[in-house]
Amino acid sequence: MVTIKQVAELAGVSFKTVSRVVNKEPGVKPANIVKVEKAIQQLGYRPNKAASLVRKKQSDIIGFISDEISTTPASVAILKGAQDMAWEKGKTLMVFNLDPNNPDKDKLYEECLQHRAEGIIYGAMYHQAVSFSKLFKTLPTVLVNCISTDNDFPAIVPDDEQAGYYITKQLLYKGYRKIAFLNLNPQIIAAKQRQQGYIKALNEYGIAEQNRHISAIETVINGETINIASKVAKQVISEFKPDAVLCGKDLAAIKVYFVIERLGLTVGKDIGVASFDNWHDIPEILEPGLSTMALPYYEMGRLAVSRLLSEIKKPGDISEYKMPCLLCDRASF
Amino acid sequence: MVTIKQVAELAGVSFKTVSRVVNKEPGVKPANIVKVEKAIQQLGYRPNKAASLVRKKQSDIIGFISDEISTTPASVAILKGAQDMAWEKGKTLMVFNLDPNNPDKDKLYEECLQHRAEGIIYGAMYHQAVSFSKLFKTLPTVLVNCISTDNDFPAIVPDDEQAGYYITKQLLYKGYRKIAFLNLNPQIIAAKQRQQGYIKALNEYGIAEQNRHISAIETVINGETINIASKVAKQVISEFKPDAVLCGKDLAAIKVYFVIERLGLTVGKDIGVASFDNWHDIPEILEPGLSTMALPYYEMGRLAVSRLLSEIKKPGDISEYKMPCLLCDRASF
DNA sequence: GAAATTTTGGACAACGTTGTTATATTGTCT
DNA sequence: AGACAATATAACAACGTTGTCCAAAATTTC
Repeated sequence: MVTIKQVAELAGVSFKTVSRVVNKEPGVKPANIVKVEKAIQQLGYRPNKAASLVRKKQSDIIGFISDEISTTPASVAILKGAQDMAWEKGKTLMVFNLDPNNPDKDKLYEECLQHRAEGIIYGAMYHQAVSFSKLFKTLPTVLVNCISTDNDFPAIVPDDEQAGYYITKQLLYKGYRKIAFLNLNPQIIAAKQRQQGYIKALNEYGIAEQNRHISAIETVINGETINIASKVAKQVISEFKPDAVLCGKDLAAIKVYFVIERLGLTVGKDIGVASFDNWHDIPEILEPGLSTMALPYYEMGRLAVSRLLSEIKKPGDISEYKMPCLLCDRASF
Repeated sequence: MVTIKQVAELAGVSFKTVSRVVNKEPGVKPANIVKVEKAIQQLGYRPNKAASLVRKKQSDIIGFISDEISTTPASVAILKGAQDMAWEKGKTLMVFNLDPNNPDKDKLYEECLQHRAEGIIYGAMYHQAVSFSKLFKTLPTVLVNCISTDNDFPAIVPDDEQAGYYITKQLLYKGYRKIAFLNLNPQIIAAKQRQQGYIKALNEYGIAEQNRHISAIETVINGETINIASKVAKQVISEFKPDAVLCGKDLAAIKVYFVIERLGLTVGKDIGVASFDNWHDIPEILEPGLSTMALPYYEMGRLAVSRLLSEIKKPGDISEYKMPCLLCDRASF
């Protein structure tokens, strides 16, 4: 690769002058700037970031550690948001995925340290509590879509309670009075919080106990999550006879659509359907389009980076930021 | 950050000795190895990769440039495969996504050059032809899920013709004789090649012209792709009356399922359905499970890295590698 | 016990940058 | 024209590491 000295030689100046031109420092006369720029062009010179890091002790690198990025599109949006914001701030993201068979967070953290990352973003594929070794205290660190079991890191999570509350309120507002909630595995944070929001909204409208229903569409057997949405939906719809169904995720809503159709009913007319995720193309593919609470992953990713950067400047804020969710209103209720 | 010299001081040896221990070079007596390792532990020393790169002129970094990673889960699997293989080979992936509003490949390439990446992988979100500036000739480069318009780069793409051929053959083998192909936008490479495979299989079975049908489920208006799968499916199924439908993608198959159900028919019994993608959880969520040709994205990502590494060692192989696709057999035909 | 050989350690240069400081060049004002 | 400031350039050290080479120490051989 061509170095700064070769450029200097071709341009007929000292290599320090070239450095000044490259870094847009003042104090180089215009004629020399032109000469240097021509030489850079001609030789195809690019500054060596590693060398610059060694000297400046500033890497402009942010480490992004993710658990299982490929399993769900969620983390992809987080990553994209983080990458965009990083780019805007002149930083580069170095992305590492945990190996699901051998999830060693510390090993990836070490890698980031060796690259002299200035901070770390840890992203999870679903809203959960994660425990971290004390190694994670080495650099400023921000969690996205998860919280620390010890609550000792700044975190950015979706406001699942608000989401549950808001969409239930919307259903009630539109006149539905018997809303069944087919929730995710009740162990996970998102499920618990959404349920609270659901209940809060029902309480505000004074919905009677016999017009409420919550059941889980997932059960955990031997650590594996089993999806039983179809069976549960069939049963709940025919027995509880709701006028609307609130699903824990869009992928389950697909099943609910099928169940409703097979019962000879029409979604959005005979029975309302609502959901959480806004999972890629799914809500738009369904007919009628699925109204669903969008989880603001992209924005969370962006916020993670900007928050990390302020954490680097001025550490100490370990609060949990709850990102509000937005309703994507279509025609299913 | 703690440096090699601080470690040396604490261990009571010269800093070169520490370097030898860190790099597992021979010629350090066991007692000193222990002393050095203890000092490293105690101070939390990590070698500075940037400094090492400056000296060794080897970055162990591979640049990964992707167009629009977030739009489709496809590229995520490619990325994951690439990352896994890179990790196995002791390399680090530096990931960059094109900004869809301002897709400047060269700018990202420059970034990789500045980090002294040893090679570049360019991944596309769907099988297509892409044109590259001559800047891309700077480093060894491998394309994934796309080819160069000038055919001047090694590329790894799915074997869409084989996929179309294989799944059609399977349908025929199971007794279907009137297979409608609801293909993607016929402009794109995948659609063209799958169609060739479809036709080749039908020819082998001597299927008559009136028992063949191809139509597009996508149309392009002003550069925007419009999905018209539902309308087309309804029309084709009621008029052409196929005994099986081959869909261009799983997301369209969902629509086809609904159309079939609404006509009072049952998928897998009255009419077979097959598709392409094996798009995340979709095929399993459908009932019956959707039999679909899996696009081997993860494997393509892995191969991209290993091929790039051999390209770095011995350049010159610009052939196009067609990755065979596998049928994920479920119950829809 | 001395010489020859092997093992181990350390001094120094180098990698491609940037920061600091001294020097050379230019311009301005008396 | 000369003094002085301002500006532009150059020389050199430093960043944290690895490669080279030679010296010192330890070990083996005679």
